[in-house]
Formats: sequence, structure tokens, C-alpha cells
Amino acid sequence: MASIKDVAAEAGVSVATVSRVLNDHPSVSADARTRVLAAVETLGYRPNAVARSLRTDQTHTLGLVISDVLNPYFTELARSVEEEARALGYSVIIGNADERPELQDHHVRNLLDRRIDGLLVSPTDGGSPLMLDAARAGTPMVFVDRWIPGVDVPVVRADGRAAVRDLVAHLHGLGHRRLAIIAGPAATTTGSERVEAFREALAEYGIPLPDAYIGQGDFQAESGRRVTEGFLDLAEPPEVVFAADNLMALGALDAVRARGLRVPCDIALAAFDDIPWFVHTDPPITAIAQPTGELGRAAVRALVDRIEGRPPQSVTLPARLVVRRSCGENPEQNQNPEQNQRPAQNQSRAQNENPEQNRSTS
Amino acid sequence: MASIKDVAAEAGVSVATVSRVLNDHPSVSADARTRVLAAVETLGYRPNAVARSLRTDQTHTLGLVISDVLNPYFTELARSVEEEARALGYSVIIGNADERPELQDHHVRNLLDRRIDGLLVSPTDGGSPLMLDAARAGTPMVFVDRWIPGVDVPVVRADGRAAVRDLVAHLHGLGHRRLAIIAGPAATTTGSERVEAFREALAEYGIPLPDAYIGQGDFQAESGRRVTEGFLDLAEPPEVVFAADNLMALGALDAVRARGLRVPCDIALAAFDDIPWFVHTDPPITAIAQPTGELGRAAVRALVDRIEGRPPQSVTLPARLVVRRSCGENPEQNQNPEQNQRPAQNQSRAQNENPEQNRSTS
DNA sequence: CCTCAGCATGTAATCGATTCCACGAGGAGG
DNA sequence: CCTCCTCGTGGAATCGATTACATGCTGAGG
Repeated sequence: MASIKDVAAEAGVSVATVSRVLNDHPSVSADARTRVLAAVETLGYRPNAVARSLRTDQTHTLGLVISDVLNPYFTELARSVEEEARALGYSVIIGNADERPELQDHHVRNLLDRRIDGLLVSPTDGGSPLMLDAARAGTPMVFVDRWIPGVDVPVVRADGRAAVRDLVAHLHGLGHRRLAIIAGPAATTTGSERVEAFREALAEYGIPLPDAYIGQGDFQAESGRRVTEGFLDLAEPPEVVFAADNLMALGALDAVRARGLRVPCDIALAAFDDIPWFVHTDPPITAIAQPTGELGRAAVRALVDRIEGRPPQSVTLPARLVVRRSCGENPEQNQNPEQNQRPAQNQSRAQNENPEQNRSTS
Repeated sequence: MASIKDVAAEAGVSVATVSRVLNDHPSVSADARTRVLAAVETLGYRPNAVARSLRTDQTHTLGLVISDVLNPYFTELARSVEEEARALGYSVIIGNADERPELQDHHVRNLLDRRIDGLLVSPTDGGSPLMLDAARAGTPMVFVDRWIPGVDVPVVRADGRAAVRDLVAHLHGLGHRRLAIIAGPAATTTGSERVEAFREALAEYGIPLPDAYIGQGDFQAESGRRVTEGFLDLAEPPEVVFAADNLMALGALDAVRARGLRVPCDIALAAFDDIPWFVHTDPPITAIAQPTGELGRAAVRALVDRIEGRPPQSVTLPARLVVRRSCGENPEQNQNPEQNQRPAQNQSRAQNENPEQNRSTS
């Protein structure tokens, strides 16, 4: 691989001049510039990013540690993050924690060792010493989707409170009174907040949320299945199961089907996080949709602001309820079935990326 | 951030000794070793991977350029790649090409600039000059899923021929005679091969594959929708649509639903690439499943073999047909409906990794 | 008691860039 | 004509590691 020295030799100038041309420093003669560029061309020279990073102490790389690549929500988040980062001149290295704190730490350590310029994290747990140290040490960092309370790091996330209230209103309107939730790990903010929002919304209707109706999941499909089986085994099973993410909803669907039961006749189902497939499941699943793409972009902007010395901003965007048929039909409100309400092109990747809708930032 | 010099000062030794301790070189006294380790501990020192890479000319990093992160198939592939790489002591940087050749080139260039040790690619097109040059220049490289003919690079992929034949047998058995396919880009091997396999299988039953029944897609949902609409507009629309990937199947489903038609009564649907959601779509979708996890692992092993000087091996694994209900019911063969055949726990991420089940492929 | 092997250690070169500083040439201004 | 500033350029230090080579010390063997 040709180095800057080879280019310098080929062009008959010093390495300093080559470097200046490459970083278009003003003080280079037109003659030298053309000779250097010609040499670069003939040698097929590409600057060594490793060497450059060592010298400048900048990698122009962001780390993104997500909880689970197999979850379409995070996949979409990752895509928008990479897109925005690329637009701002950064690359992204993704670490997949698989909802396992030790794997999360592995990736954080790895990214830090590589001297990434900043870190985007959706923490799997309440915060390992490693991550807390990194935050305290001043590593540019932004939390996205989930966050760790008490740490001075900007947070970019969706607020699902209003949407959960809408969901409960919808369920109540359909006559459901026994409502259960499959929660995420209590150590995650999304794990506990969604339960709280659900409980509060139920309270408005005077409906309690007994412990038996709070299943402890881990955001993975298998836990959704296990918890749902527990619900179905109760003396008085719930009429509705609300899964705190889409994978647990998938698991719930599996469990219901394994019993030979049907959604929504035998039991209703709703999920947090909307995905294109929910339109085509049997039945189409009512879900709370986050403005995922917008969140990813906002998170990158906040992180890059922080990196480049501008004050970063926390952002909270509202989630919204998307009613489909998995909770039952309401002949009154539901004269517009969802398949007409959500036009077809929305189910492509452009979904949720309409910035003009539902904006309310803090 | 503490450097090796700080550690050396703290421990009262030279940087060489520190380096030797860190790389556990035999020739270090026990005393020096403990002093160095203590210094490392108190300073919270972590070696700078950038500097190390510059010196050793190894990054212990693999690049993975996939065609589309939003496609669950590639997402699962990426996960298994990262897993195996981690087990072998490598990190992975993922580049998402979004099926766009210029974006693919962007990522390849970026990864090469970062001096990754090797490249795993699922090419979006027939091979850009950049990629061909890289291959010729001796960059360790392995193609996964798709490949570029005429380039001397190991290929790890699934052979869908037998499964496609099984599919056509299944469709023929159900009485279908007008079979159409939504193809991928002709510039990709999977784009053209799947059409060829389909055509050959049809030929065995004396069924032609007219041009009108070959829709040109690009592996994205939107193209599946467009092509399917074209099929439905034909004077004699097909009885079956076979989508060459799961996203185009999603688009096809959207198109069918937009017309108010039903699968499989009005039109049957099958897809290449199985995903967990296909179990729960309306109706469950018959698909050809690849051993995705195994492919990812084999690809990493081949690449690391190449990097570490062992001869890499191309690998081809068989895909298999998973019959569900989207092509119609066959009262004869189908007395075991799919939901019982595929036990619930299979729909988690462990899916497809159970070699023993549902094997109806050669 | 001398020699030499081998071990522990340090000094310094090196990887490929960026960048400070010095220097010479040339032009403007006095 | 001299001075000084600007511009283009090159030399060399530097980033943080690894590693070849040199050196001093210890102990075994003759």
C-alpha cells in the first residue's frame, strides 16, 4: 500500500506538501498541487486513516451500542443514525448488546479503545461502572431511546405517555377491563416507564394493575412467550396483553397460537414499537409507533454538537397510537379500517420519518 | 487518557517493559510485571488501539458490507458474523449499502481506509472497479450470500435450487399452473440465480416462464408492490407470485391487500428467505429458509483463515422449503398444519439453527 | 576464577500521517 | 538599494504503541 512518502517521491516534493494538498491547506502552489494529485492518481494512494487518527486524535467515528440488532426498531434506528452520521462526515461502528449487560460492556470498552469520537448508547441496564466512568471522564455521549437516570448525558427519546393513554382509552372503549402488560427489564428506563405509563392510564379509568398482570420480560421474544403462558394459566386470565416491545409481542403471539387460541376473540394484543410487519400479521397488530428515524437523526446531531464543542440538546418526541384489529373491532370508532388509514407506501422504510408530524421537543 | 509512558513512569520501568507485560512476552520479571499491572490498574490505562494498529499493521477488525440492514435476513447474518468474529478475537464494522452500488463503494472505501484486516461482502451489483481492484490487490475478502463471478474470492452461500424445486412441486401439487416471480436485480447473483432455478423447476413440469411473469424488483418492499400491481393488471394474472426476498414479499402483500384481494384464495404467495414474522402473517407465508447463522459463521471462518494464512474454503449449504398456508391448502399432504409442525420456541432467534427439524430438502 | 549463555531491561527506530518552525525567494514600500 | 512581509516549501517533532538491538547482570560449567 502506497504511503504519503511514496507520493512525495513520485511528485518530487516533501511529505509536508503532500499533506497540505490532501487537506487543502491554502499555502500550496498550483504547480505542486497538480503534481501531487497526479502522483496520488498514478499510485492509487489513499491516506491511512489509522495514522491520521493517531496524529489528530480524531477518528471521525461514532460508536452506537444498541440493545438488540434482531429487533426491527433498533435496526431502523441504526440505519437512520448511520445515514445522518454519514451526512455529517462520520462513520458509525455498531455494537450489538443482545440485551446482555456484559456484552454491552464489551462493546463500550472496544469502542473506547478504538478512540471513537463519541458514543451513542441505548443502555441495556442501569449503568455499569464502565459506562458511568466513561460518562464522568467526559467521553462525548448521548443516550437514545433508553437512558440512565442521574448521569449528565443528553437523552434523545420518545415519550409514549400520551400514546399509552390513547391505547388504554381505546381498550376501555372496546369493553376490556382486565389488562396485563409484559414489561421490559426494570433496570431499563423503557422497561419501567412503560409500566408506569400503563398503570397511570389505567388509574384514570379506575382500573388496577395487579402484580399478577405484570409479567417480567427481557425485550426478547422468548420472554414474551413465557410471560403470556403464565397469563393464560391464571384463574382469571387478562383480556388484553400489552407487550412493551415488538419481539415480546411476537412471543406472545406464538404462545397464544400454541394454545389454539385466537387474537383478538380469545385475547387481545397490543405492542410498543410499530413495525411494517404488524400490518400483515393475523390479525394486524395495534401498536404504539415511535418516530424512530427522527430519533436517530436527532441523537446524532446532539452527539456531533457535543463533539464539535456546541452545546448538545436533549430531545423528546411523542409516540403515537396506531389502531389495528388485534384488540377487537369497534363498530363506532372504527369505520375506517386501518388498511385504508395507513396508505400502502407508509409500510416501506419511509415509515415514521415524516418530520412534520407530532413534533413537540423540549 | 493515560498512555503507555504514564504507566511506565508510574511503575518505574521503561515503555518497552510495559509493552512486554501487556503482550505477555516471556522475558519479564515477576516484580516488574506486578508493578506494571498495578500502575495499569491505578491509572485505568487502556492501550490505544489506533497506535497499536499503526505499528502492527493489524486492526483485528473485519468489515461487513451488507445489502440492506432493514432486511431481517441480513440482520441475522450480521449478528452471526459478529458473534463468530468476536469468538475469534475480531471486531466487525458493518456498512449498509441499501442496495445502492455507490453506497456500497463508499463503505468499501471507508473500510479499506481504516485498514480492516479483511472484508466480507454481499455485493449489491456485478462488481465496481473499486471492489475488483481490492480483490486483485490481495485484500483478504470473502463473498457471502451473493458473489461476483470471475473474481478469485471464496464464496459462502446457500444453494436454493433443490428448495425451489420442492416449492414448484408443492405449487404444482396444489394445481397452480400460472407462476410468476419477482426477481432481484439481474446484476446480483441471487437476483438471476433464483429466476433460473425457478425457470428450470417449472420446465420439469412443462410450464413456461413468460417474460410477463418475470417482474424486475430490487429486493426492496416498494418494488415488490409495484411489480405485483403489474401482475394483477395483466389480462391473465398469475395464480402464484414468488418473491425473491422477504421485503418484496411484504410489498406484494401490500399490493394484494390494496386491491382488496386475499392470499391465497385470489393469489398465492411464496418468498425466498424465511423470517420469524412469516409464521404470523395473514396467511402464514410459505418460504425458502436459508441456514443464515451457519452461513455467517462459515464466512467469518473462511475470512479469518485467509487473514491468518490458512487456505480459505468456499462453502455452499442447502436451503430448505418451509410450507405454510400462503399457497393454498392441500388436504392430502397438509394434514399437519404448520403451526403445529413448527414448535413455538423455534420462532425466536434460534430459528433455522436447528438442523434436525423440517428438513425436507436434499 | 574465568567465560559465556541467557535473562531482564532500556534505548531508539519505526509505522504514516499532521503541523510547527525555519528558510529562501520575491515583491512592495520607504 | 535595503528592509520586511508573504508565500511556498522542507525538515523534523510528534501521536502511542511494538520490537530489534544493545547492555548489564547472574549463574552454570570448565
